[in-house]
Amino acid sequence: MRYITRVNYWLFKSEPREFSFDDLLKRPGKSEPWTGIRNYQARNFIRDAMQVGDKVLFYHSSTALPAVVGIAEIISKPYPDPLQFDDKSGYFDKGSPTDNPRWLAIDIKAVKKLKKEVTFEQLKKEPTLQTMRLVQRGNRLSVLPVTKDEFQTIVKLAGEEV
DNA sequence: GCCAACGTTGGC
DNA sequence: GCCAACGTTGGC
Repeated sequence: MRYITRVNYWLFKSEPREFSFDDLLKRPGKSEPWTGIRNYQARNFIRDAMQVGDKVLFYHSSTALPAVVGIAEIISKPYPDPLQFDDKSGYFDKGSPTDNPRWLAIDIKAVKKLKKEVTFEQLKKEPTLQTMRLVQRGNRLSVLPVTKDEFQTIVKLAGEEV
């Protein structure tokens, strides 16, 4: 049987005061369940496209200098986000049926911290990144698809080997 | 803290 | 199913 893998590329936003890339590096196995996604478009990306081995740009938002700061990788298949059933969680969703959960999570693992952060400002200035969803108007999704070219451009801007 | 963008909610 | 009100996101 032939085994075809197609790596996808993503950008995950996180507010560093809540959870930073350094926090991820400190986790056992440098991994963390990515829970709390409560947007249907983002949920659909997880459900329909994310797979083990996909690469993730880890982005710090709502901070003095928003920037891509690290690379991570998806290490699990999608699974029901447990927080939707936890009535003590801020992510509790009483409307989510247990037999057909509304919200999904995946696990990510840190691959490496970038030598240099790539700031939002840099991304906006980079001609080849003008079509990137992140730099376009009014984008509020916390999980975004990125093309392979965009991913590699950003890695280069960070002073890393591609 | 401001405010534009935009998703969600709920009355009708 | 329309649409105003409301809430959230996130750069600035």
